[in-house]
Amino acid sequence: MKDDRFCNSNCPFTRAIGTIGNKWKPIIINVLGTRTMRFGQLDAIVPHISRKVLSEQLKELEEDGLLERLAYKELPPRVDYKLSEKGLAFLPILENIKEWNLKYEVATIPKETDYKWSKLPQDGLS
Amino acid sequence: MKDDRFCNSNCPFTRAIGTIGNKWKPIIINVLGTRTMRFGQLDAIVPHISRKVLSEQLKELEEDGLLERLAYKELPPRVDYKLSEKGLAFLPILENIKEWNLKYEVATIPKETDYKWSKLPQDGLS
DNA sequence: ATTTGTAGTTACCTACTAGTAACCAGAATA
DNA sequence: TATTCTGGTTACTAGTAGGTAACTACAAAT
Repeated sequence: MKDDRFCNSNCPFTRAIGTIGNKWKPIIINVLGTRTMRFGQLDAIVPHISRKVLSEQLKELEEDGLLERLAYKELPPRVDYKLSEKGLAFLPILENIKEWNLKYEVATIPKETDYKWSKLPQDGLS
Repeated sequence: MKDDRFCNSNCPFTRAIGTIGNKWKPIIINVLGTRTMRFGQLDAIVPHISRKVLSEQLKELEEDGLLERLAYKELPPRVDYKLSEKGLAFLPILENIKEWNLKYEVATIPKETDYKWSKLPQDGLS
C-alpha cells in the first residue's frame, strides 16, 4: 500500500490502516503467528501470493516493526521471519476478526474450485 | 477490493479480510460509528475520498451487511447510512487497532502539510 | 427563468498493483 | 560437469483502483 496520505496522517487510526490495511498483511501476520518461518514456507502456505509481492510485503512489515528478519550467512541462503512484540500484539485483533466473521457472516457453501487455490488443506490459515 | 479468491475462500479469516481488508472500509466504518450520516456528510468527513469511490465502498459494505441504507423518497434526495448490528460489532475491533497503534507506533511528528488534507481538525476520525 | 441542493452515475484517463518468467550467487550433491 | 537448493530481484505486461469532470432528476427558492 504505502499511501503517504494515510501513513503521514495526523490521525493515529488512519496511520494504522495505512500500515496494515491491505489484504496481504493480515494474512501474512496470521500465518506467521507465534512461529518462525522461512521465506519459502511463507510462499508455500500463503495462498495465491507471488514471491515478488510476498517479499514486498515482508519488507514493509519489517520497516513498520511488525516482524523481524533473521538472515543467516549460509549458502544456499536461509532467512527466518518472526513477529516482533508489536506484531504479536496484533494477533489477538486478528482473532477477534475471525470470531466476528464467524458470528455474522452469511453462510456460504465453498465451491469445489476453492480447493484448487489452497496450497494446504483449509488454506492452513484458520 | 472484491477479490473473488479472497471472498470465496474456504477460510473464514481470508473471507473476512476479503470484505474489510482495504484502506477505505475501516475508515468509513469508524467515521460512521454509532451515528447515522448522509452521503454528503461522509464525503465531507472521510479524508481524500472521491464521491465515486465512496459510493462504491458504501455499496459493497451494504452488500456485505455491514451497513444499512435508508433512502427517503424526497427531492432533493436524502439517504441515511448507519451501521448494522454486524457493523456495530466491528467497532470494538477498530478501537483495538487504535490502541494497538498508539502503544506500538514509533512516534512521528505530523508535518504542517498534514492539516491541509484534513477536512475537519484531526480528520475527525479519532 | 435560473440557480441551488442532493445523491449519486458515467465516461475517460492515469497511476499504481500484481502476475509471470527469467535470472542471480555459490556451495553441496550427483 | 550439471543440477539443486534458497531467497530473493528485475524487466515486462496485464489488470485494477482511483481521480476528474460532466451529467442526471426534480422540487424549491430566487
